[in-house]
Amino acid sequence: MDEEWLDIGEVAARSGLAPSALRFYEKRGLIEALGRNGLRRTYRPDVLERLALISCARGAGFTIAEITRFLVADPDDSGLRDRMAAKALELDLRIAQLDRLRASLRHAATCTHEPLVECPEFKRAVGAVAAATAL
Amino acid sequence: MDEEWLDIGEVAARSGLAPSALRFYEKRGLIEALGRNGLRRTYRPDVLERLALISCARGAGFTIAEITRFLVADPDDSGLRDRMAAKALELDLRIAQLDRLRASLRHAATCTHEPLVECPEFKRAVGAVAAATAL
DNA sequence: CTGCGACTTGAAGTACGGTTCAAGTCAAGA
DNA sequence: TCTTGACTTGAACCGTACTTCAAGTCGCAG
Repeated sequence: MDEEWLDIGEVAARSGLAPSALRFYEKRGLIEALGRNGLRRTYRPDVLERLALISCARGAGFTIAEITRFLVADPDDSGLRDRMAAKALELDLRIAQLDRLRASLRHAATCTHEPLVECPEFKRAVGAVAAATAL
Repeated sequence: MDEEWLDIGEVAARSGLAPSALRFYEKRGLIEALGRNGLRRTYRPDVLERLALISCARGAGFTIAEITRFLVADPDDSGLRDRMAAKALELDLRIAQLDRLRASLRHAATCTHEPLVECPEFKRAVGAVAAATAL
């Protein structure tokens, strides 16, 4: 143990991803294998960090293609930081939107209007979310 | 004009949704037509409110099936508010996660590490997001 | 009354992000 | 040595959310 590589099964177990997902990511250029142990892919241990980054970005709504663009960027890709800054701005909007939606849900969860969809406060809140979405 | 119903084309134009999307929503039980004008569906004007609600929920990551469950609930469905409160809690987690991700992106956009993925601060931030995701 | 154009239908297609399948291969343990 | 079990492959399939297609139908302007 304590080898300088991890078997795909090991990576799958530690990352919580299925081997099929790892192969899928490889096909998409998100990760690459170090080599093979027989037929089995082996990975450098730091692939786990990369997978954490990928999962985190996926969870935030980035597509595989977007993540690939971030990860395979040339070190001298001056556009990378710009794209990240742009993504941060997108997140600002998204977070604000979710905040409003959460407020609507919280009101809905406690208000006593029947039916809920007729609650004026709820309708107002939904209207605010919708108006912001349209922009 | 000023009729008590809207043609599907009118609804599509005002809601920003394609007629095909409206038919799709109808099939899924999200909306229903008032009647027909010839072959064409007609809707009550308040369908626009409902569509705003749907778009807003979709934007927040709710699936069609989830939205249906909220919209077709019996007025006396005591579980509705509970589900909404649960969704609000889900949103809490999601928002917190996006906040962390945004912080990572903001750091990334301004830090000068090359390559970025090796930046210790960035790695730390990604690790924090990943740790939170795992929960 | 005729033609245009926007709708109608069900079925098939698209994009995304994978999973599942059948058949085969390999390393390691008994 | 032989079996076992986890991997290998490409291809097919899945669910979500729609769009597009072909063929048909209708209201309305001219």
